[in-house]
Formats: sequence, structure tokens, C-alpha cells
Amino acid sequence: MIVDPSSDDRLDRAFMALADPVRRRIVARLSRGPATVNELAEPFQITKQAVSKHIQVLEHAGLVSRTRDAQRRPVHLEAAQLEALTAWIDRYRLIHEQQFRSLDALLAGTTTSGTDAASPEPGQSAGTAQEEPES
Amino acid sequence: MIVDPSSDDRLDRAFMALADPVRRRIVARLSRGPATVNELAEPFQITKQAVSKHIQVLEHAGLVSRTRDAQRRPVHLEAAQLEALTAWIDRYRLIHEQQFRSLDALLAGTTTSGTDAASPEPGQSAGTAQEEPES
DNA sequence: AGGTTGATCAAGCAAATGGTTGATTAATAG
DNA sequence: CTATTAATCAACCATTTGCTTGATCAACCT
Repeated sequence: MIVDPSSDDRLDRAFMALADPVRRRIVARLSRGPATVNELAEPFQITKQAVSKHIQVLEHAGLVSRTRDAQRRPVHLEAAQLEALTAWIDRYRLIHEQQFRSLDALLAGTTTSGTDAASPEPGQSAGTAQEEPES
Repeated sequence: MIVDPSSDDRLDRAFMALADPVRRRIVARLSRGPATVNELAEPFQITKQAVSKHIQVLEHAGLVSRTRDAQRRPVHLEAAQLEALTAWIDRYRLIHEQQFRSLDALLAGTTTSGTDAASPEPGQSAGTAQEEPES
């Protein structure tokens, strides 16, 4: 069992998990509190097995976890992973806004040194293919 | 331009688009400024055609858009859609935190009115979401 | 015009995804 | 012990995804 899914893999799974409307509704429901598979399956027209698989996907993505209560296995939300997603998005969203600001400055005639964002030809450093924009 | 595929579909596509590490790296790169398909393809070991398809996926998700510059079609980031994603996530993340707080209060003996009476209505008046599991 | 560059179109293929039905494991209730 | 409930396992199928190669389109440049 691979237990160290290279936080990159974690992001993959988390985004993919939320790409499905059924799974998003499950998350929405769980945000109001834990629920069993049967409860979660009720609003949908698909089988319980299908919902069980959806929950497995969410669990494998670190978005939910399951405990035990008699025969039931209540599912509950894991907020941390949701935060990881917003963290990823916000990083690039903020950088983008920053660029807008420097573009603003450029148009205003003020050459703001520091960020080399306004370069018309982005320096194509092939080695810096990392996902992290050196924060 | 058909830009009204039931904003639910939009979320589907946007989350799925970011589920792929290649596409996430493309977004990361575009956060530094526009780039052409060739430039975007360089860091990867896959063909240009494959990258072109990735960009189509991102474009169809509303995450990027393309303009024209001679033979080139520069791709640039669309911040709005990124914000839509964080908006979706934050809604449920905040609800969850709110629940934790009321649970905290409960364990502390401070009966803050009802158990689950914490009005779960952070921002769902956005109108775009029928994804709420009606309480 | 002819040639080069930048990007897409098109067909095809291996792998993954979402769904089903049927059988099986666990725990509770009689 | 038997029956019931809750959930998973297992095999299977249809569709989609990601990627490839080869051909085509569109705009530049001599």
C-alpha cells in the first residue's frame, strides 16, 4: 500500500474527486455533519455500491474519512484537504492579481522593479517546471 | 459563444481540468504571464498536440482563453474561474468550521442554543448553486 | 509563388472512470 | 442459530481520457 502519495498525487485526487457532481453534493451534505452511506445515497438515483465507490474516491483523496458505529460507517469531512485546494488555487490567483497591478503600474509609466512579470517574452526556463512559483 | 452550460457543468470542468498535473503546471506557468502552445509544451515530454488538447480542456473550463498574434495563439489565465472554485470550496469549508465551533461550545458546556441550530447559511444566496442538499 | 513556422484536425489505442448486478463480510436483533 | 441491516467485494460493460502519429490549415517570410 502506497501511503506516501507525494502531495502532488494528493492534489490530483482531490481535484478529480470534486470534479464529479455527485461527489460534490456528497461533500456539500457532509459539511452539515457526518452521514452513513445509505443516507448519502438516498438523494441519488444510483446504487449504493456506486455511492460507496464515490466515497472511496473522496477518502483516497483525503477529503473524507470513515469511522465505525455498529454496522454503520459514518463518513465525515476532512477540512484540511479542502484548505489545501484553496491554498493551491489562491497562490496562482494572487500572483495573477499582482501581475495586474504591475501592468497597471506599467501603463501608468511607473516602472516597478522587482517582479519581472511584465516581460513580453517569459523566460522559458525548462528546468523550473515545478508547480511551485517560488513563494 | 455558448457560455451557459449550466454553471454546474462549469464547476465540473474546472475541477476536472485542475485534476491533471500537466494542466496544473500550465496554470502555474500562465500565472506569470501569457504563453504560446509551443512555450507551454516545452517543459513536458509529451507532444504539442497533447498540450494543445490540455489547453482546450482548460479553455472549455473557462480557466484560460486564447487571443491571436500572427500565427501564435497566446494563452492567458482567466482569474474569475479560479475564484469560482475557491468560492465553492470555501462555502463548505466555512460551514465545517462553524460546526466545529458549536461542537466546541457543546463540549465546553456552553449551550449555545440548539445543537445543530447553527444557521448554515454562509453565502449560498449566490443563486448559482442548486447543489445544496436541502436541509 | 513556394517554404517555414505555429497550431489544430482526425483517427486510433491503452488505460481509467462511472455505472450495473450478484455474492460476501460484519454487526445487530429475534 | 437464523434473519436483517449496512456496507463492501468482484466481475463486467460503456464511455471517456490522455496520448500518439500523420495530415491539414493559417499566417508569416523571402
